[in-house]
Amino acid sequence: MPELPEIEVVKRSLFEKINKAKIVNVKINNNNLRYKIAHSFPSKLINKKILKISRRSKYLIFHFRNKFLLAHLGMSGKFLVIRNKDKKVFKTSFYYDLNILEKHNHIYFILNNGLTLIYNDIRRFGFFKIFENIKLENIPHLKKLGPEPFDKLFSIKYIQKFIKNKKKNIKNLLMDQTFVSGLGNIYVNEILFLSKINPLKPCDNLKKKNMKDLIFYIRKVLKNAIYKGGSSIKDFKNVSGKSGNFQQFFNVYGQESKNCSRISCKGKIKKILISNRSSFYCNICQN
DNA sequence: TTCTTTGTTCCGGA
DNA sequence: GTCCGGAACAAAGA
Repeated sequence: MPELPEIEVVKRSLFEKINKAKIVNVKINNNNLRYKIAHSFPSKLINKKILKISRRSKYLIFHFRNKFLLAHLGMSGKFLVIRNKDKKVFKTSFYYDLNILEKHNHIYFILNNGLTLIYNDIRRFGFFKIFENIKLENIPHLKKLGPEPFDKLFSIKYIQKFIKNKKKNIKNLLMDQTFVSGLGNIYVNEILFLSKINPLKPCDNLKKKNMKDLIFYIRKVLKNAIYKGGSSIKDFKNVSGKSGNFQQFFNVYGQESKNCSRISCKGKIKKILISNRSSFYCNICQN
């Protein structure tokens, strides 16, 4: 769920609350995330000041002197910021309403500004990794990523070159983080709808017009989602615990058997599986 | 009980 | 060696 816009919203939210704060303690409740959290994890962060928080694709990067903390939210990771003194906050209806359970709080970062950053993750597909004495661009996870969608490098020429000798369908191409980074299943469905491209279309069949549309709508959809405060499905929250509301604006995702939202189109939204992921498209305007 | 779900990585087959 | 797609990872709601 957390795709590029959600991570961007989280980044901005975290920046406001905890940038320049110093970590005074790290408490690990459950080290069994996607990658096991090493015993040395807290000691590497305690007494370190957060100099900057940035995003690359779906990754968040906390910058410290001589080191980076790389964070990925997986499918269901969330950051929450609470006041240090609010110990019983998870027993309040406020948090029940948000569907956040204290038992899924895996890491607490206690800060020197009176706030605590909590990492909560139901499915534990998220991960944290510390990289020391390395350039940001040499972090392996980031190195293999394709261009950011908003980057000038993501161009028609780039697409033409990338898809040479490729056979995969356009849906899987857009999901491929080495092609363009930051898209996930939800936005890819929306982007293909707006571009009027069938998700199963082989990518070596793309016309120049298709590529132009894709670049345009990728940027438009992502920008719009960031503007709306992070879309996403039911369990996305920004760090204030406020739910994004972009989900109301989906044209195809989760809209199976509804009428196509294009006024001039008499099509219906179909659902199929592509590489075991749900894919939604209009049977007429995405023929 | 079974199926589905947002992402990434690993592995086998072509 | 490259490309591609399925499986696995975990938990919860329908």
